[in-house]
Amino acid sequence: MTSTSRLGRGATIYDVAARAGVSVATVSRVVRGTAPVAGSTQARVLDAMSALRFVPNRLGVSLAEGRHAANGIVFPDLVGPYFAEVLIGYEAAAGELDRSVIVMSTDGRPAPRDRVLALAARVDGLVVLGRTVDDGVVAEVMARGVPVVTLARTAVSSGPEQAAGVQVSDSVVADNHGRAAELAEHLLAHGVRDVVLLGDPEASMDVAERWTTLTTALAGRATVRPVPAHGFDVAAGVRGLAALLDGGPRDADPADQRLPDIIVAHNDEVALGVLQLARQRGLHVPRDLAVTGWDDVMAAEWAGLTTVRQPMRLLGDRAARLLDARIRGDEAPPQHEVLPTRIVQRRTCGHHEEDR
Amino acid sequence: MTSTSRLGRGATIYDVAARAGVSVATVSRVVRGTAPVAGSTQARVLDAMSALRFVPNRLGVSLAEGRHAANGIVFPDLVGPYFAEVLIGYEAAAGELDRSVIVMSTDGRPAPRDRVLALAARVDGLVVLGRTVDDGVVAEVMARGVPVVTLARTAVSSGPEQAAGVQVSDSVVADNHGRAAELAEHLLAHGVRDVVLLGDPEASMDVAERWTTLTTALAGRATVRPVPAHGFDVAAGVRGLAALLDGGPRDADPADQRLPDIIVAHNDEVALGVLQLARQRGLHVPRDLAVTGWDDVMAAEWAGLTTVRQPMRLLGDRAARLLDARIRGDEAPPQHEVLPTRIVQRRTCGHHEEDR
DNA sequence: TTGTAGGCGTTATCAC
DNA sequence: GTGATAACGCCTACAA
Repeated sequence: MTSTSRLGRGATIYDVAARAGVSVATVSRVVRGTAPVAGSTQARVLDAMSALRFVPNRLGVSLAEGRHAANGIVFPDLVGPYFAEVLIGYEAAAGELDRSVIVMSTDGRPAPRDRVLALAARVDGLVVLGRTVDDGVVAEVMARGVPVVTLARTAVSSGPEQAAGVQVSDSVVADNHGRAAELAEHLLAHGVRDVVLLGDPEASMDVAERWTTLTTALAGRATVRPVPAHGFDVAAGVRGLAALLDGGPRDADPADQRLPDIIVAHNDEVALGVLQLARQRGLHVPRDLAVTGWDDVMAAEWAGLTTVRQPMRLLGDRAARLLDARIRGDEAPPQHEVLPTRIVQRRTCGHHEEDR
Repeated sequence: MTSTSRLGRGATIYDVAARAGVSVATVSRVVRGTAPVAGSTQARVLDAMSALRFVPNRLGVSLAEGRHAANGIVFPDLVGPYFAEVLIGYEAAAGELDRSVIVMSTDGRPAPRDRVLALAARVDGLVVLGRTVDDGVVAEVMARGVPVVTLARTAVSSGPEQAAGVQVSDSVVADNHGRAAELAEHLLAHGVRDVVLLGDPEASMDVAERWTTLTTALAGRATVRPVPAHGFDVAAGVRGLAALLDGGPRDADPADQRLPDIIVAHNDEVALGVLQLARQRGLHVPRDLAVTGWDDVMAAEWAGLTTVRQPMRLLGDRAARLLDARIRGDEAPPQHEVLPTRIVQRRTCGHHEEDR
């Protein structure tokens, strides 16, 4: 074990200055191109820089500049294509805007609050996805002067409405209402009369929005039963259908156990789990049971799953750009973007005339 | 537009000290618990801290501590489940070790070299995946004293073998050789005699290793034709099979156009592309054409694709821990870990006796 | 065109 | 127990 207190072993601006026989100010000037430098001096400095393999230490630069040149993004978890795609869009835009991206997941970690606050202390701005931490934490981050963009989550205020200096976060969400309403009509057209909503609206604003709209849209035209699913993976879907087929708690209302016409799952993975178990149990989809998901992950195509596609990369991209504007001092009123979504019709929602 | 030069609007340790009527040294002591402080003083300081919502600025802390408390990870691109899973494992381990994670993709960006070097200037260590940048850049990072772990990539030396003070990176890779050899035997057992390797060994050490082993293992027992595929997505697979079916360049050897017994694709997405086009062209898999992939992504199960599973999260986890050890001064000889993989047999590689 | 020096926020070593 | 104060690496008025 050695322990050096120096950051790395890299050369500092002083080393370069000494070697080139100039002052650190001059070195800084040629590095940043911030003021004219005589040709010959510049050459000497450049020589010294490459000889010493000098690269400015970001800590020094940031401290002096008063900015981290880094953004954070906090995920509830990182599992599944959804988050990966959002991250791709975010990282690409941030890179273009010359900012590093620090990712963090709160999934199953102790003290998410402290972690998020610590992250906020090392970035110029933060994107918060879904239900990662509660509003209080987000408000605290904002109160510290760190701009926040919420993604797939309702905007957050840094304090009570009426107080002065209250900030409201920007937000970027996918259109849940529009697609849920459209999906409701589509299902009704399929003759569906008994609908199970399998998901966890508590865990996700997206899901809550979809369930609300679906329930409203189907009201009076179909029975709607919300069935809780815990988790967003395939296993959660398997458990969900199993509970429905094998009965829930001992004293469950028998009506709750009958097989619905359709299971609307809160995402594709859960829907795939339903399909998996349905197949094992010999249920034919969509004849015996129709199924839909949400997200349009790659496996959905292979499973013939009807679902809703969200512009995942664009969500990340927009969040990065809104954040960048705030960091640069934009004081426009809070932006709330709703990105378009669309239904991808496949086989699991029922028979279509034009089926190939 | 406003422009504040201060980092955020947060209170500094001086503000807290002033308010509590103590010195910054004392505040630092209570924040870090690094030396005894009288109960009453401590209380005053804590009061001041919470009144001011004080959180130490990471930049100041890092500069003084001489460490960034952050690790970097550089991906060639972020597309697909493989990288997402690796990132999950990496972030989880890094979080546990109390380090932030800065992600970067070099995909299609200008000046990847500069970006990687800039990243290296803001982290304590770096994980480099696959073919993100060439060895020279990696060597340069190491020469700056920033430890590197290569992932899915051969270890890199910071300089010529014989030179003094040369560092060699640690590396973590999945077992390609073992599984490629096993796959070869499995395919031969299926009676395969004409094999196409569809992929881009230039673009990935993993692919190169697999192709080498497969070629060797099949030598004399089957014909092996490497066919170039550019890209790692479904579209690349479609293009690959199309080229094979419709003929390559005008003057191609007719032998190169005949349909092989099997297409071994360099990853699942490419294999899925092959399956997609095969289905469209009315080819039955595996009767007319067998197919295998690599990675075992979620869609592979639904497509019935035979493939090889890698412990993706573990790859990330191990890389994070090896890196942490180096950062903490571990001077053991370079570690080169090979993580186990396994074949997942499904329907596309041919008929199995025990098919359900 | 170039150099000097103070500041960015925190830690830790000395004295007291 | 506490308080000055010198780092840490860099930037940028202000002078020269």
